[in-house]
Amino acid sequence: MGVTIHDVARAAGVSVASASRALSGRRKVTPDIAERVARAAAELGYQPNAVAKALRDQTTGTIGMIVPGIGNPFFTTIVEAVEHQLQQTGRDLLLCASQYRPDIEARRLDTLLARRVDGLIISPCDIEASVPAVLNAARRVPLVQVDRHIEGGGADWVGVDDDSALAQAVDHVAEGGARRVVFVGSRLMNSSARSRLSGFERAAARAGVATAPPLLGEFTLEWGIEAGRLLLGGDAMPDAVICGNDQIAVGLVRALRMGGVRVPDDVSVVGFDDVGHAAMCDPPLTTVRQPVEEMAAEAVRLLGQVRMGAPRPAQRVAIAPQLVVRETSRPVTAGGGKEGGAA
Amino acid sequence: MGVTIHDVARAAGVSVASASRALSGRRKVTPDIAERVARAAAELGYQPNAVAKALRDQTTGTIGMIVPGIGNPFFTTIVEAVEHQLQQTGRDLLLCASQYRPDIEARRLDTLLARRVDGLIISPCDIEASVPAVLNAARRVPLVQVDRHIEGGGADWVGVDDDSALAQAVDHVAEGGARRVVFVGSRLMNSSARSRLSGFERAAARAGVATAPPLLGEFTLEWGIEAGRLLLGGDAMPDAVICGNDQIAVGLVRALRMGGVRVPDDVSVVGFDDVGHAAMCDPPLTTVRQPVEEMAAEAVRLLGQVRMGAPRPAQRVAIAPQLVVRETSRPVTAGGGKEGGAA
DNA sequence: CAGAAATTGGTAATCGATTACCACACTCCC
DNA sequence: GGGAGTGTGGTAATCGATTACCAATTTCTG
Repeated sequence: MGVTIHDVARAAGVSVASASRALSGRRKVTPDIAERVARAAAELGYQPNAVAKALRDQTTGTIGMIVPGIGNPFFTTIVEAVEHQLQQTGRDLLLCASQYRPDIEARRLDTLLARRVDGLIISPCDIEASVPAVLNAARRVPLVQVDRHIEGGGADWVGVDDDSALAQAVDHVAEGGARRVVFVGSRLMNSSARSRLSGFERAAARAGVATAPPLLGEFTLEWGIEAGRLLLGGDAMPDAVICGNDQIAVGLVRALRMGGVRVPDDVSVVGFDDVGHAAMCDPPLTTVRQPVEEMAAEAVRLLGQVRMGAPRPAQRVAIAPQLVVRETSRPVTAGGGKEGGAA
Repeated sequence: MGVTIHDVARAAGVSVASASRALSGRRKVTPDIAERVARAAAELGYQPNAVAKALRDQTTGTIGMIVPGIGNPFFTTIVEAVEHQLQQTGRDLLLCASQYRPDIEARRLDTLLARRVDGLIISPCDIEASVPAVLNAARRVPLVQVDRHIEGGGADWVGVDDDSALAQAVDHVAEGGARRVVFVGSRLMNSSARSRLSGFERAAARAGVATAPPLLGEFTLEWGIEAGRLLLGGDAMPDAVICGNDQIAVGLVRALRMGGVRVPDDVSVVGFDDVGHAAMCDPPLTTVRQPVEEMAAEAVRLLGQVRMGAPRPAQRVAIAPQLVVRETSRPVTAGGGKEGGAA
């Protein structure tokens, strides 16, 4: 292990400068030298040392990414999309999972900074506890938040327009005849949980549908099942349930059905994210699609715009999502046993 | 950006050697110097440059990992487990996805080698096409294959004992009364597809159950659904179906049920992997659990054992899995409408 | 108290690739 | 033929942290 450019230069009978120039093509060399260097490199199996190059160039060609967990299909989709975007410009991804813990997240940020990544893409796990570490990192290197973000808007962010998303979801079930709608989401420790709930409340008020207190747990299938049981045990079943993500929705549908409630005939259910699974679960899920590929492209683009040392207001890019109507919500035209039309 | 150890040394009024020694503690310095250096480093917000350290030490503290795709929950589980293991020794993971394409896989291997990772963990996407790139990489750096592997056994491997796994699955359905069992897996382009099918055939022969030609497609939910339709359209429904992974099994169960076939009353279905989802799908899935955490630990351990330049026979570690009986297979005791007991 | 031994600080080399700068050779034109 | 201009090769500095080696000082011993 360890063929260096010196070895190549010696084998080709030229100086390291010529070898480097021949290989990179950044300055002209005589055809004779070019060929001897190329042959020597091939014969020795020379592979440039990216570590040395990074030290000299003060740029590593790597972007660090931190997400709460790669067990969550939404985050794996985002990670794939970002990786795909970076490949286009020949950069690599150094991926970390914070496991939903701010302390681990802070440690990972530190090691990524020590490794001198050229930029950071992060979905901070906690809207409050993640603030100092994220702000500190943003001072040292271009940083873009995706999906989740910290409070206060101190760093760039790309995500979905939750207000638009929830408005579409609420209007859709209202048009299907729902008069009483409940929101099932996550406890308010991250920005998505908060903005989706407030988006729901605004949309419900505007659409004139009645709401019940929201059910807040976690972004998991288990919580969806649990929430379904709570609904079954309550006194009045709502006409529709809007969920904070698809996993909750899938669990909820399963629990309701097992409790004898028909979906969508008795209750409409709408998810959020449109993870790959959503289209293929038992009744295909009506849900709000996150434009993941666009979000990733926008995040990478923003990363390239940041110039350290040039103060610039934090950018916030909210991309409008699209409702995907499948089979867990009642169609708009049919009254379906209740009076049709919305307020 | 860019406080170096020179800055710290100057601020503390000592030489860079003393600063380095004070910070690393690898040689004693007088308490006075130790304290001045510590204070200077803290005040300047000094963070050692891992790139420079890597160049000097000839070790990066990073392990590269390549899996076919992180959309597959089994691979994300493995990735998480490996990351967890590496954290214990303070190393980081450079993660890549080959997207099931040998050409992309080879490119990723190259860039990881250029970045001078200290080791590689890979699940090669193709049993044949991946051979040259994997073997070449194994010559330059410690390399361990996980789950999938290339043919010929030229590199270390850690995985599950497919023979034992399939024997447990076949014996289980046979004891539930199945006489005719069919295998639904993936086309034979990777090692898992091959060894699971051959494990199935050996187990079926030994248990004395009849088989039909296997149905081979992909390791996806979609193929599971498709295979279920094929089974519904065929002339004789088997008593049991053993699947190559959980996604196939989930799709299959759904298709069979939609076709009016009861699971497990009419047909037992067994999955493979025990991904998180398996326990929570509609009828919780009977499946073979891959000991992911042990596999990851073993892979990391093997990585540490390899000494480059010291030829050593390739290691192969097959860990025995465990059958997890849930509700898609008929219980052993009940005959369930057919004659009980196995051959 | 002289001399050996131990401790600790500093200077400079090292890792590998890139490139500023210099030097040399060659061409062109008056 | 000599001076300007152009093209190309080589030497050595650079990036930042570590450490071999040397030098200086202190401590210990007989």
